[in-house]
Amino acid sequence: MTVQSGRRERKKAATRQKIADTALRLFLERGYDAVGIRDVAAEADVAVTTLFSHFASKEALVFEQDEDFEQRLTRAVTGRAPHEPLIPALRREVLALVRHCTADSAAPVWRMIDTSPALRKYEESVRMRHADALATAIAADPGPTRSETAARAIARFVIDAYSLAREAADPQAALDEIFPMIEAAWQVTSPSANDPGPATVLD
Amino acid sequence: MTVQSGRRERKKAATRQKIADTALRLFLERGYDAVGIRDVAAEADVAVTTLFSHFASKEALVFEQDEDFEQRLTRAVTGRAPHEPLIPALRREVLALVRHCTADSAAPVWRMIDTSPALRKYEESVRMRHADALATAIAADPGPTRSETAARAIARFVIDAYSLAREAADPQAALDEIFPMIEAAWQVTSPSANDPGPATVLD
DNA sequence: AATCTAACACTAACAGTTAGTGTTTTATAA
DNA sequence: TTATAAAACACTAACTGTTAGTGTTAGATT
Repeated sequence: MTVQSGRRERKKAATRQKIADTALRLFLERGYDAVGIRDVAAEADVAVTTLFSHFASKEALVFEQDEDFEQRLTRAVTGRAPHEPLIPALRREVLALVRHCTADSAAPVWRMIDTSPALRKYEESVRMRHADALATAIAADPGPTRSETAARAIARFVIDAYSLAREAADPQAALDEIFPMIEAAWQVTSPSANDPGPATVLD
Repeated sequence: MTVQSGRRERKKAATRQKIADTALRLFLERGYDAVGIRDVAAEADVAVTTLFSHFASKEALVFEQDEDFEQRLTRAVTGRAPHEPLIPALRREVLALVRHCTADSAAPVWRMIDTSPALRKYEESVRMRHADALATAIAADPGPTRSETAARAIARFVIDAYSLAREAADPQAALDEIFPMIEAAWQVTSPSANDPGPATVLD
């Protein structure tokens, strides 16, 4: 099994992209519920089974790039500058992600998501996956070690911040309010939390 | 339209309960995925459409009492003793709820939920509803007023605590770790948070 | 050139869910 | 009591997302 020489992979990626593009276009034109899987498959000129070999579900057609999202989050932790504090790094990345979602170009898609119960539900499960991945990254972070429970809790809080900010009228203001809360929660898990001296802000 | 004199309501509740009991029994006997809606309806001796007039979905059959859950949470806020601090009251209730879920009698049901993707996903959306209800209760709480954003964030954190504790090997220990984090996050939203003096613990 | 594999296609079906329609039961008004 | 309205229930038939089973084709490997 050597490396694939490309054409096959390119064709596969092209088919996948064509399906995703077609789906999104139809969903935005006629509404998510009004478009059936068979419509998407026909318009993309593939069989229904082919569609499902590229996407696990109808909802997954809309969240095509959620792996990017997850990678950006975990890399904000694992790839940050040495000794850079964790929470501010996450804050920066979450802000960037929220800006990305609330940009004008993405607005119609998110309006569609917010008005479809099926899509909202699906997004919640996607967020859970992201929270788990983030928790793993945080737990593996060097420096003063916190418990796994603390890591998982902070990861959820960060995902909550993203979710609340995305829905807020003023995302930046929401983050400005929530992230100090997260910072305080994080400080309290510090190994030196029992130290009566001034709180350390080193991470 | 006067008050219903009972018989009709009792019959309706009985039908609903019979459906729920039958469903849970079959699910536990044969596995959630192996039991179809038509099986449940037949065994409960009702029509499929009747089943769906009592429950919105197959998953809802399993989360029959989720409104109780929501009420207990919101009442832990709205019905607590005057001047009782918010977070400890929530901690007590969450601990009771987690104990309830992890009790031996409920264990098989939760094992079923944890192993079925469809049920896990559904539970996530139920938790979101609970978080929203809790946020409303917190926002309406008298005393030092916090912003709506802060209320929503704390509500999510509390639901996260419940969820993480329920899955943890030692639920009590998990709550002992997470609730101080929530308390710290809550303190930071206090109107006197900018006060350089000692932190108030009054609510 | 021979061959192996992965992507794709097609049919048919299954499972959850709903629309449409009609029947029975219950509560209340006359 | 009887008449009437409303709610619960039943039945059929369909729609929609999803999958199993089975080939077929195009690309990669030898």
